[in-house]
Amino acid sequence: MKSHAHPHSHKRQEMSALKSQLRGQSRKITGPRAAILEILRAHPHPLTNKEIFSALPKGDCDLATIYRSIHLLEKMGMVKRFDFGDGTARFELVGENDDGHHHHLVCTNCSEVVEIEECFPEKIEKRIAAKNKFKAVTHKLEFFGICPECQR
Amino acid sequence: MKSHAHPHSHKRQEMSALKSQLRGQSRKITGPRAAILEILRAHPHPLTNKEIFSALPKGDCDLATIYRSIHLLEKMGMVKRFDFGDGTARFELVGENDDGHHHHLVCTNCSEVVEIEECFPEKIEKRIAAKNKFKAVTHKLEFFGICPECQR
DNA sequence: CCAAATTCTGCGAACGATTTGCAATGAACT
DNA sequence: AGTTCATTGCAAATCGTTCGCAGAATTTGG
Repeated sequence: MKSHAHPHSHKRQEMSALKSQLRGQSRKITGPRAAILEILRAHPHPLTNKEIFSALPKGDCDLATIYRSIHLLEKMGMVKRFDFGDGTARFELVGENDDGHHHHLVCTNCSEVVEIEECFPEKIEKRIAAKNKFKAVTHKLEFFGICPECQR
Repeated sequence: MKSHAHPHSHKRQEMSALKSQLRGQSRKITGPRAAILEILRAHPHPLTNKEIFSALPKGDCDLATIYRSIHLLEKMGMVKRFDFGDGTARFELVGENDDGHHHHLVCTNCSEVVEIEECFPEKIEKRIAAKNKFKAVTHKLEFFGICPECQR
């Protein structure tokens, strides 16, 4: 994953990555943008915009700004969008040397989320792409079930 | 609304399935419900509620009724919901001896949809469930790419 | 360090999808 | 046919998300 040389290096890396990427697009480094990254870093789980909003110091930033910032960060590849099928988008911070592609196992009862390492076999995906003559094929995959807690 | 008779038609099967399932729940067989099944049968593709609505003879049925009927049919297992990540639910008729579980390959450019036979390996899914002590694990899986037409 | 040039933000309105309250309508059973 | 209870139509309400715009903030050039 990331370097663990310094305790606070994650934040530092994200910040500099943010800065350099923003600079390259004549975008500005603002409080809200940094704050959102901060929240995402502190919560290694997919968060909704509203959750980010309420995690932020109260009057710090408008909900609309979060939507806009998240879009920007997503476009810059620093944040990845996930869809658990409940009509609300969730976002996770993408690691420095990571494309953010992974999946989750979600409890349909209490919404607990576990990150999953397994992925759809690349071999089969390639076969699907070839068979249908599609290019640039990716996938979205999420698992749902009942978590240990909710089984009792 | 109803029309020609086909000796071994799916339509008939769906209708009787609808009737028996509805009866068991003191639900009623109504025009809208039959009509929606009709539309779904005629279009072997995931349809949005709005698409079903416009496929229906103009004043035949309210959009809200479609939402309600689709919910019912989904709960009865006769219709399956799919999510292509564009914020609009799509629905497909489930075959008589079929649980409706399958996946799609969607063109991110023109929205063409191809049905996919491949599924996430059951073995791995079971392993994921066991490892995390989850029960009743399923998955949602959709593929996205650029279709042959849109590659030119 | 200042001022101009642009990008951002807050706020409220607008939107699209979906849901809901309620009175009127329509199936099903006797 | 009449009663009962589910269902429908219609409009209004919700929810997540986007947009327009004027003012605020950041970056750049001097």
